[in-house]
Amino acid sequence: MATISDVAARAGVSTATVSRTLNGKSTVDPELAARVLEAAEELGYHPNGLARNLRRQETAVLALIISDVENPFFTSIARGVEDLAQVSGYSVVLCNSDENEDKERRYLDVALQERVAGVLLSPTGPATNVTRLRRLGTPVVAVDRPLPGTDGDQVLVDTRRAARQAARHLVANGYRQVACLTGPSGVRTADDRLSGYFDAVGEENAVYRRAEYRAEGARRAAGDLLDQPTPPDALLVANSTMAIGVLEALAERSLRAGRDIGIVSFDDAPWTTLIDPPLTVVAQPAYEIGRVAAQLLLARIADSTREPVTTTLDAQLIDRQSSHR
Amino acid sequence: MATISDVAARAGVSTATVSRTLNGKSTVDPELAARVLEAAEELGYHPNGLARNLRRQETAVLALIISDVENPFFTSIARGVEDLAQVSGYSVVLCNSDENEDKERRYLDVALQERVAGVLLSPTGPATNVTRLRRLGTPVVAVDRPLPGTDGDQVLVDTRRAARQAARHLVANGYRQVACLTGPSGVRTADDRLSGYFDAVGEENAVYRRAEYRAEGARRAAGDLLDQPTPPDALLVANSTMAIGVLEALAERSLRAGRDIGIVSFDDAPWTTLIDPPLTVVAQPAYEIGRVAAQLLLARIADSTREPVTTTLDAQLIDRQSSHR
DNA sequence: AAGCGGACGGTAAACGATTACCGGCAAGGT
DNA sequence: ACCTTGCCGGTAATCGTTTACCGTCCGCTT
Repeated sequence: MATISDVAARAGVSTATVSRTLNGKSTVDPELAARVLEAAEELGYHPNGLARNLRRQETAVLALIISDVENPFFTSIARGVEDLAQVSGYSVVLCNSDENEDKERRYLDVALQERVAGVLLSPTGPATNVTRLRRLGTPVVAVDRPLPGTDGDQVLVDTRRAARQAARHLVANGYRQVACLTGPSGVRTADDRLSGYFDAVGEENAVYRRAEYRAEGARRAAGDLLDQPTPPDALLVANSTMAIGVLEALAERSLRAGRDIGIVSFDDAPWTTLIDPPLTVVAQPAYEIGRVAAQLLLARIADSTREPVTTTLDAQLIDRQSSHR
Repeated sequence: MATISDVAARAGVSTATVSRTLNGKSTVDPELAARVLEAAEELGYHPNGLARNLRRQETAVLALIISDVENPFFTSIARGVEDLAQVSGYSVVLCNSDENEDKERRYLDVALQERVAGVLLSPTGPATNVTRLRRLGTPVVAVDRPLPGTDGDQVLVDTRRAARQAARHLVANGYRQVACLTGPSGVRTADDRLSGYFDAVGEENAVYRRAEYRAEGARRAAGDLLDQPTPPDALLVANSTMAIGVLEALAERSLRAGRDIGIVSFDDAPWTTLIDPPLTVVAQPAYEIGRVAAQLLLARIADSTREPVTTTLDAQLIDRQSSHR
């Protein structure tokens, strides 16, 4: 592979001139510049980003570490981040922590070692540790879930309020026993949604199960709930991948959403209007979360001294049929 | 941030000894090693990956460039790649080309400049160009779609055969006028699926539309087809995001899948069993594609002289209700 | 004509690791 | 006792850039 000195030699100039020509920082004689460009072209020269970054002490790459690439909520965030980063000349690499602390730590290490310009992180749990990154000066912004014990930038959703509202909606529609299906303990969104549910029904009346934020676990947990002697007549489900499991559990028991059992789920996945009855959901502004988070990150990269900002966005209940008898 | 010389100074040894201790290539005096480890610990030392990679001329990072993060087919591939790469100590960064040549080129440039160890690519179209990457010696394996005009490693699905089989399935089930909804011209999978459809119905009887591999375009295209004076009575749909649009178009017209219009779609998305009637699909082994592709890539990284391999996997028709009257 | 300033391009020093090479020392063989 | 061998650890080169610094040259002013 051609290096900058090869280009310099071929063009009969110094490496400094090549660098200056290619980066356009300083003006160079048009004639020399032309020779450089031609030489670079002929040799198929492409700067070595490693060397460049090493020297410049920076990379135009943002890392986005999410906990589930198969969850449309997170991929929407990814789109938002990407669209915004793109226009500022940053590339985004997506890392899938799979809701797994080890994987998450590994990707944080990669981010650290590769000296990315910034990290957007949806922490898997309370053990998530970004102090090493912080110490190096790499900005980190928390997305969707707060970062335990730090006061950095973050973009969150008022998910507790949304859960409360959703549970009340079910109660208002005449369901007597609203149960809740939420994610693992320690995952902040899961805990918050459960709290919101408690707010609405009162902790003493609460019936709930926890499961992985996945279809399979939710299917079993919902089944367990439905097979109780006095099963709930409505379910608040904490995300759309879980909702898939819940709907499977209903189908297995020939129960119909709405009439037999009221359902509200978080996350407005693309398929929610296709099922019968259409699913009432709490739509989170995922794309917007991504955009705002990227904005915050870029702002902090530009000025590391600014005050940390917490942006809380609102979720919106979209009332369809699965929450009506 | 602490560098290797800081550690060396603190431990009272040379940088070479620090490096040797930390990388374990060569044996060092246990006493020195202990001092090094302690110093590294105290300083919170983390090697600078940029410098390391620059020197070693390699990175333990694979790039996976896909055309749509919001398509479950691609995210399943991503999981497959990741699970395999993980055990060999590689990290995977996901890049979303968004079915857009410019973005794709940009990410290929990033991969080139960052000197990733290898690239997995699902080419957006015939213009995709990886010669620069190849010239540098970076292995590239094509995923899902072949790379125009090269003979590298690739992992494909016999999608033409699958489309043919799916179209014949509809015909066999008594549908008279099977139409096809496929992706943009130039996208190999879209073209192949159309060819398979031609194989089944004969080119002279073919009725088809092309649209973006997205819900919205598919909704319009399906609407257009359904509003013809003599509309088709069955539809072969080229992927699951398009299927969403198609099902929306049906709902708008109060048409019922199966009875009113037979539907078979590519890709077994998680929600396909939840709708009524459940969707007959052509299931592609996405996770497996990812695993195999990662295997091929790692094998080539280890030995660049091996013969290029093309692996073709089979898709499977899963017969549910949407293809029966 | 001398002095001065500005523009431009080359030299070489970083960036932070890995590693080839070499010198010193200890142990073992003759 | 001397030579050989081998192990270890330090010195310094190296990876491919960017950029501080400096010298040169040209043109303008007085």
